[in-house]
Amino acid sequence: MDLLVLDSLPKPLQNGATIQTIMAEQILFQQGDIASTFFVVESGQVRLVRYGSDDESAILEIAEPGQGLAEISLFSDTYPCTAIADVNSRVIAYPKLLLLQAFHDYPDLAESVMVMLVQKLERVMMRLELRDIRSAHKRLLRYLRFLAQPKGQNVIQLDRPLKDIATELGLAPETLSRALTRLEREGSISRQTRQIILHQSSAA
Amino acid sequence: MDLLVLDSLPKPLQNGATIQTIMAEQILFQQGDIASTFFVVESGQVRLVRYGSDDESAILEIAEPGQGLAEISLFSDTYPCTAIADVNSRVIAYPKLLLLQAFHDYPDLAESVMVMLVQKLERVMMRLELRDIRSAHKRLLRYLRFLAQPKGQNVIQLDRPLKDIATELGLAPETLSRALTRLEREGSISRQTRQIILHQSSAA
DNA sequence: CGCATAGTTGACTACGCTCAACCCTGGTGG
DNA sequence: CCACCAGGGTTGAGCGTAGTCAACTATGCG
Repeated sequence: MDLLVLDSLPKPLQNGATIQTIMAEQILFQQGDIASTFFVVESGQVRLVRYGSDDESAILEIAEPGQGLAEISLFSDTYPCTAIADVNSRVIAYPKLLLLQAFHDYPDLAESVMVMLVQKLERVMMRLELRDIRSAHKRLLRYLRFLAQPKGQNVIQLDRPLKDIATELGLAPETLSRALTRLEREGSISRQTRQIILHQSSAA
Repeated sequence: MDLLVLDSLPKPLQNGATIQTIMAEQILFQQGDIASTFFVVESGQVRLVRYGSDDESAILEIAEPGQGLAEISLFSDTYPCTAIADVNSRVIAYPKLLLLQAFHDYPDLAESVMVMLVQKLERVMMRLELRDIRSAHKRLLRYLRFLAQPKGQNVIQLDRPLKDIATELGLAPETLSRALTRLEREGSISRQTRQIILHQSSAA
């Protein structure tokens, strides 16, 4: 992406920003901590978890390379959630105050961050829109269309386990599996192993 | 809010920005239109609708005063959805290019917009988090806690019909009603007409 | 050659949706 | 002032569909 690449940063920020490596299951920051640093995933995968009052917990997001972590913390005193590495990962750490200051001096940087925010917003709204679709197979179909859209292609390569996709869609893995077979049976898609071909849209 | 108040805008933007009044059910912009203007709701209520390929439609959001409309359009060529007024409303219209330009010259403005984006992101992520809670009464309870949080109070005044809240929660009105009575029966809340008192948290 | 994990299939359960009737409030007009 | 009406809200009955638990298969890795 065009975002926050270390080399292209203004000097003062470059000096302040550091790269941290974190091991799988290691905690990067914890819900309630003072938010003095803003992180962007450089490689690996970090999950954000929120712990509720009564022992409940919710996975807010799985952040992949290029994604920021808890952007709310940019304008909030404390982190609203806990960040835990899923696998060994690397993150870029920006001192928050330095970053906010840099927005004033380097408008392009501010714009980069705005683009990042808007993209994340778009992604989250997509997920929210999907959740409004109750039936599993229709939800899945819409999701596949979303995936196909940017590429303009109707062949989709799934890079991650179906299990993960299921949780992103808010479905049980079994349900996702059945939804896939159903779409296949109805002729909306074909698939082999991890590749899905999207047929022309016809009402499900 | 501290956002984009007309009077406090830098001069060039003030000259370019205008206020538009729109009647109920009037369309402000349409999905696919060239996105040359960015709108912020000044008064009233505007809903954003996305139309899918097969006659399906989804309400993405109900924007209230202070909220921006389809911020994705800031960095996108076309609007990804249609904006329709729910009631007679007023919106502030910013020429997009002028606004983007102003970000470079007026860092505080850029920061205001970033705050707006982050707030919207927060709100959308809250809704998304809620959707991960399957059982209606637990979802409702979490929602009420969210509402109570900022005020620090545990008395909640519902300003809009339960029907609307139901759709925001992704529930049928009947289900919400039942969930309310259930929480009341279990002692988690008390309520009279449109006022809800949140009792101390105990696992549901 | 197993072992662990992902994926699939089956049977059962549970919970939210739908449809329908009913209550209750507020507003309007006779 | 009361009768009527409309809308939101509540309650009931039945259905559908996704979740859950379980067994089984397939795949990849040591």
